[in-house]
Amino acid sequence: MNSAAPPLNLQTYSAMDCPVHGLVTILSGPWTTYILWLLRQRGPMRFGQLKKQMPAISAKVLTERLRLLEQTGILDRHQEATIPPKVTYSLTGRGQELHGALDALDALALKWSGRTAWA
Amino acid sequence: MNSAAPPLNLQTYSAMDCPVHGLVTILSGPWTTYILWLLRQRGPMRFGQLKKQMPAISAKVLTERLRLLEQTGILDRHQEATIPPKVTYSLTGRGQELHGALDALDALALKWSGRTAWA
DNA sequence: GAAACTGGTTACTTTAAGGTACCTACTTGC
DNA sequence: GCAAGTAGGTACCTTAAAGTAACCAGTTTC
Repeated sequence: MNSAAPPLNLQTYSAMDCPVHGLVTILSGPWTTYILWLLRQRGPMRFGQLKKQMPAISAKVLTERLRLLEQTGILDRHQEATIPPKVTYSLTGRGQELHGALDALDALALKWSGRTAWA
Repeated sequence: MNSAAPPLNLQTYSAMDCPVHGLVTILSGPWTTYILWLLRQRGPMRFGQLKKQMPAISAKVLTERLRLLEQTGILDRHQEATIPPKVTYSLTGRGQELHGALDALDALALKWSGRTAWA
């Protein structure tokens, strides 16, 4: 993070001089932290399983979120060579690392909201 | 963070069941981490000073970001009873706490981007 | 031959967010 | 009397993001 003004749109996050902004921007996409939470709680999940947990999201947006997380190395996408296709998403090592930092934010969020820690 | 699906728009972050999502969503607004970084580096700043550091942002959006950060208790807004008005923004205790967690994300972002830590 | 399955893709429409230009308040200086 | 100062507010326009509906591939089942 330096004094250069950060770029404004999501597509340039990888080129910007402020890596934390890029990472935060990735994480803030609607549903992203929820996807990460689900995969942490339940382990690897298929596209359809994720979709069922989030009926209010369109398949198009879910695909975009998953692709972004895959491209940034936070999720792993594994497709079996079957018809119909069978794709499983799981957290990478980076995804696991990320949870340490997210837990810190989560702890602050919970502390500030006056809630007890979630089980 | 529980299994309930998080709401989608920024305005409901305070009501959602996933506090970390709300916090991350707040932080991801364009320029937000930059504002926080500026205030941390330089101490309290006036609206016009902030604006000068970010010529590409409109006064309208800067105002919205600052208001949001004030409403969530991350920034303090102090207005002197003068004409013309003189408003100074500064980090609250929460804002200071937040930087611990942001530093963890920053460290991950830098590690992943293969960059040396910023001075 | 049609339906179902899965994980998408795509063109078009709708909605949300941001930008722009103008405006506000009151005091001071000229 | 007008301009300047500061920190905004607001209506309207533009742009970006999301939603929708139809579609795709190939195999299996009936």
